[in-house]
Amino acid sequence: MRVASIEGLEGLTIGRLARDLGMTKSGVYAHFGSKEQLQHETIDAAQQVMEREVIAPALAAPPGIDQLHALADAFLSYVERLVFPGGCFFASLLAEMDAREGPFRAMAQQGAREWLGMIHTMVTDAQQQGQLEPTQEAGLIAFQLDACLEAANYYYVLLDDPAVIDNARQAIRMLLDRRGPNHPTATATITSPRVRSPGR
Amino acid sequence: MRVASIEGLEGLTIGRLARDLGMTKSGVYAHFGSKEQLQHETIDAAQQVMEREVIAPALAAPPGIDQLHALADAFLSYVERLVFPGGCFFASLLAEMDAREGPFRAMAQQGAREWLGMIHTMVTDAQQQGQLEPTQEAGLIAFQLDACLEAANYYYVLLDDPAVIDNARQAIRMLLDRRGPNHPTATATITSPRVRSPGR
DNA sequence: CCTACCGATCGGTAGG
DNA sequence: CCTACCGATCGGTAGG
Repeated sequence: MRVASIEGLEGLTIGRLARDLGMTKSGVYAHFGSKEQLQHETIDAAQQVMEREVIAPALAAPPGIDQLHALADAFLSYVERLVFPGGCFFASLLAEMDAREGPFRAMAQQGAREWLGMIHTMVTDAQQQGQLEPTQEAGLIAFQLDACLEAANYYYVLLDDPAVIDNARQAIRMLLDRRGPNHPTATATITSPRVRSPGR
Repeated sequence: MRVASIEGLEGLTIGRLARDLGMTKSGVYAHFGSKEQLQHETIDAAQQVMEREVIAPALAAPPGIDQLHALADAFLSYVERLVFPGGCFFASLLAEMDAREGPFRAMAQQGAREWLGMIHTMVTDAQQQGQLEPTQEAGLIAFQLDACLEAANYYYVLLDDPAVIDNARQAIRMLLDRRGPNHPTATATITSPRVRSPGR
């Protein structure tokens, strides 16, 4: 996972892995049976990491605006802590595979659709609870939120500058501050047990 | 350029280029002297394409909000027309090189800083002309604009879905509609010779 | 721009 | 998990 997040999934070779592990190529090979299987299992393992580091913390928050904040916080923390040394594994996979053909492009497509779909659901939840502007299309809000997260990931890794993460945090706070009638900071509310500090 | 935008700059091999061109490896090699030189010249050529397709059309518009709209339109058109079959060459380069070491990472860093700096300048121009909310930090607005453009590029290529471009267009229109006192659609204005249609 | 070659590395196989 | 190997491809060189 670490090698692939830096060098790309194609740069993850059996020989390199063997050298890093102090094994022979054949020894590593025997565990996977093919390079494609190695790549496949690497993606599966990375998915588990991302679910543990990003998805689970988000779903631990109550549905609605809190969940969106929790998702953004968890993702940006996961990027900032360099859980993968090349930044978000799936952002790297997306960029590597977006214009190629084959099974990994299809997996990247499915991952992207699930990710965007999850954000979309959280946005509609927040809108239905009156915590987020209901007049705006949920897909557009989801696009904007995700765009900030993706940009933060790529530029943080490239520039090694924490200000990038701050920019994303601020931009997302602004997006989520376009509040509906029941926003936690707009009125004291019963539906949202946890009230966050208002920020800017 | 086309190969590198799809397979990555590292996937641009002399042998593959020779095959595509019907030449021998040595024949291609003689033109560049090293793989690194081939990669370097490929980046230079791609920079010229991007300046012709994106930068020049933006700078042709008058400084201020029009220039920001022109930049976003030119970039999204350049992505949508697949000027490079793998999407924006420098977005691909950034994602490939962001976590590696070496000269290409440094080039990607410089390219990113110049790109963000250009958008930043356009934002402050628009703010000084009263066309854009002056209370917001220009760097934050530039980050949001760029985030929409980058996300549009990656997801358009991955998902092959024109709705992605529409989302970016709408999101950018919203960002640029946070107008100052002199916004073209807010008041008839003398400073901006070209008045755009208001859109949504 | 070519032929002819180099050592290194690639994914993969045979056989243990 | 190993030794010993395969054909293909890598960047690069010698010499023309």
